[in-house]
Amino acid sequence: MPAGPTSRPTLHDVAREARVGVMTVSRVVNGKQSVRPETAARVRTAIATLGYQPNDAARSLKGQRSRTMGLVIADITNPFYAGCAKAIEEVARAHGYAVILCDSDEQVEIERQQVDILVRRRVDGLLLVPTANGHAYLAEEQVAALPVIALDRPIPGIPTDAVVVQNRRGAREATEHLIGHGHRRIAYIGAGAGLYTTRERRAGYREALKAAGLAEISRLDAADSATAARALRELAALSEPPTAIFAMNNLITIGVLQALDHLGLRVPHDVALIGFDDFEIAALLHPRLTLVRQPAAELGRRAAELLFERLDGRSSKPVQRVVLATELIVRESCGCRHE
Amino acid sequence: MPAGPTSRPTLHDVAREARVGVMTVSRVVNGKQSVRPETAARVRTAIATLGYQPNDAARSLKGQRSRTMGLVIADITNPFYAGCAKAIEEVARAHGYAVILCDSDEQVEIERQQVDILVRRRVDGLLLVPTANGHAYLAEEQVAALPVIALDRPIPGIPTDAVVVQNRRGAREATEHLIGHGHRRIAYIGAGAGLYTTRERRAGYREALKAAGLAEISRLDAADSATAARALRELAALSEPPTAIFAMNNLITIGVLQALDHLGLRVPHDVALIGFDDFEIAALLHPRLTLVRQPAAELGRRAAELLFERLDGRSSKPVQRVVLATELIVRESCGCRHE
DNA sequence: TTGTACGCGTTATCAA
DNA sequence: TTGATAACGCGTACAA
Repeated sequence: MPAGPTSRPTLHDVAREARVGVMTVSRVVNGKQSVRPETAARVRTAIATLGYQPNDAARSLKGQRSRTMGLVIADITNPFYAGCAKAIEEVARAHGYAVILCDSDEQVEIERQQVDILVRRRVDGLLLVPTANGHAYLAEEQVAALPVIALDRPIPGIPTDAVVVQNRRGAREATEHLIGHGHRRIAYIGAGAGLYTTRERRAGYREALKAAGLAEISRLDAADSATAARALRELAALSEPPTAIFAMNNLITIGVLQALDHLGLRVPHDVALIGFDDFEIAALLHPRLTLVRQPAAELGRRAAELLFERLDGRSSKPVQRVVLATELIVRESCGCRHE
Repeated sequence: MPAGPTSRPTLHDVAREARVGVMTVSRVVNGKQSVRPETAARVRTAIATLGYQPNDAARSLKGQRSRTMGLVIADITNPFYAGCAKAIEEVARAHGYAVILCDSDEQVEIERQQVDILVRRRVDGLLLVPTANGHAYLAEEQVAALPVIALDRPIPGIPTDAVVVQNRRGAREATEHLIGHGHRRIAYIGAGAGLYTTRERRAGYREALKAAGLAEISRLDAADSATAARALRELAALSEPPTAIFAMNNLITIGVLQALDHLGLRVPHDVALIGFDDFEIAALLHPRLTLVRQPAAELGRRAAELLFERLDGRSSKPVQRVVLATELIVRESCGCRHE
């Protein structure tokens, strides 16, 4: 009776069973070099008999790659990041790689701890959704030797490959769409300048306003649905309340909807609304929500592929930034009649 | 200039730098055995100077644990599973463990491939949301004494620890609630008997009907929102259409809502609805959705803790099944007036 | 085509 | 308290 995972058959066991040398077994397992078919068959039988599985820890130790990548993500329960993660895992598996999942919960101390763990595991590369600040540790020499791809947001102060979406353009188009509906008082509800995505989206909103000669109405103190709801209530209480809202992400969109519901304000009749980041049920709400869609799977896929490019030796290229297009999904909450 | 992740400083490098033996460094790193404070300080300086990080692959090879667990999940983009994953990662990290994420996409061939990969990595244990069938291969791993905890569903034909929710009871309570509203024709929309959760939920639905002397109206051909929508349209076309719907999961709930919307049927006025599995925006829909909530984070947490119990040596215990309570979140779609 | 010997970075064992 | 040495399982380099 085996005592534990450690008591698995090794190359030697298989070799003894098949009455060959260990290298013959190794060659059969890896299929790189030629082995006499007859011998190979005997080896394969022995492998099946013993239930042999190669030990990747030993392979990795031998100086090979660990065939593992680290994924440090801000919040896996955010459907957007979950979509990224799924695509990443698929690409990784297709390359024979495993993905170690780390959820930083948007906290840089956790993120740092997780990167440490990943370095100790000798992951071949890192996919990182960086928190707002404190990434100096990434510049340290030992960590710096590790290929890092930033996901969704560039890493503040650290030049690495990055895959992001057109936050600014997406926000500008959404705002322009509201302007096209004749709105003159369009409010932005979101967080402050901490995050790249936040800054970019607000910048896009402002660009559109400026081009139309309109004044900015921003609430930058909304981080989740509850604070977004409060921000909306305060905006609604103004003497000249906004007639349209641009919500910075899906949490804020939800909070805004809740608050509008409580206030008895109807969308788009009383207030028009466009949010950033699509979610599955948005097409089911009344009214159907007009949203800026981000290509989550594509983002994950491209990031993983970029990492493999680096790993495959094309590492001398300068740092790349891949920018993926967003798409304005026009439904009803903007004031359009749809379908 | 380091050439890559392989050129990291080792224990020997630190030992040379600190002018001590490798074992002294090892002892300082692990802090288990006593080292003279003076020596320890010198070692720590050397570690900092060189930026040394232990190599977990080597540790794992030496027969220690790999401090890694595998998570094979059916679909990370399902918010329910994402909630599980987040909790699992937290518990794992608290124990110094890393989590390798595998998304089987509900396909047993992929699942099997992933388990293979995890075995090769010598993970210390496995958390698995098993697909419907074909788990004979796992019996082999059991022989090899790899601890496996089933998540959300037991593994067909393989006795392992499992953490599940009260599917049957949750479904029964939901159905009873609809009966309490006076409904006599209550339809079940879901998939067939492939999955444990499916079977249990339908069983609960049937228990409630039987106790009330009502006839079953089941559609077992709905696997996603599109097929659920079709099933609902067909039910609505009956001469005596159901007056209430129990939807087996959140995808089906969404499909049902879409179909009702298209048909111009209002909830709960024309048809009452209760779904299994809560989702964030359910409280925002019109009407607010009454749902059976599953404790996703708790499920993940308990599963991870169960695994650590096994790893900590309390492995002689018989197989456990942890059953967590569901909760009927009463809002409006059932016919109740809420708030 | 096949086998032998060594080293990867770490820890356990034993000796000093 | 410390250090030298032998594994752990595999792949590379060489020899047969």
